[in-house]
Amino acid sequence: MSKITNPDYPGFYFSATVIYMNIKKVYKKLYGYFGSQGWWPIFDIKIGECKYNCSENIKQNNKFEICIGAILTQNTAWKNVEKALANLSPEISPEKILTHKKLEKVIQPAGYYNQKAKKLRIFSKWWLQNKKATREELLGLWGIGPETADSMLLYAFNQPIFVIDTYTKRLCKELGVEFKEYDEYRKFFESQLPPDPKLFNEYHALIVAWGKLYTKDKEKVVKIIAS
DNA sequence: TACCAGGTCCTCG
DNA sequence: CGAGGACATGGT
Repeated sequence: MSKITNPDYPGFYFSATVIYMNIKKVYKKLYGYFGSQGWWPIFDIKIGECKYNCSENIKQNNKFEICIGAILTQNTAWKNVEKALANLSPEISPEKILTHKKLEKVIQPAGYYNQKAKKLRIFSKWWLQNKKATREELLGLWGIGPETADSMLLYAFNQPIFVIDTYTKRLCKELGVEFKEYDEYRKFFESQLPPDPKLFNEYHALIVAWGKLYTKDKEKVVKIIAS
């Protein structure tokens, strides 16, 4: 595929398709098809599963849980994360994680439970030190890579950081845009959108919705983003 | 039965 | 660096 430049976006290379279809239009198409996704889901003890469309207040009060969820969902279906969160509830706190006698056992449904238990302990210890949540700080912790760090920054700390995952790269590929580095993808989106956490929140969630459909019906997902 | 899921780390050349 | 493998459960 031939790559061409767009003077509006110096440093980026686009296929001919993307020139006529910027990333805001893609957002509108995804939103039009899937609608609001209501992220981040917060575990609700009353119903025993995660609830979407939570108020900003509830999300504010559950920042730690959001971060824990971001770790638990690494290469793992959210349904399995919910089981782990249910086992951790009703109290999901750094103190509980650090003193839990059977952490590996209760998070087992989320997979990679040995590694993830270690990640949760390291993150909890860091949390209790009351450090400022910056990208550099988070990336410095063992077990937190770029996507997990960015998920925390966006969904827990409300910062305008665009989250890149495998689905996002797949979407880009469909649009004819490919980069090598994670940060190149991130800047590609951030450079074309206003730095609005709510927009980034919805966009990433919509890309996940699109990505989930991709494996089931590739023909359909291509049509959704086509002009 | 294989393959995939809201990745990350480690090792080896 | 960069490719390749390990980590692990549950759904389709």
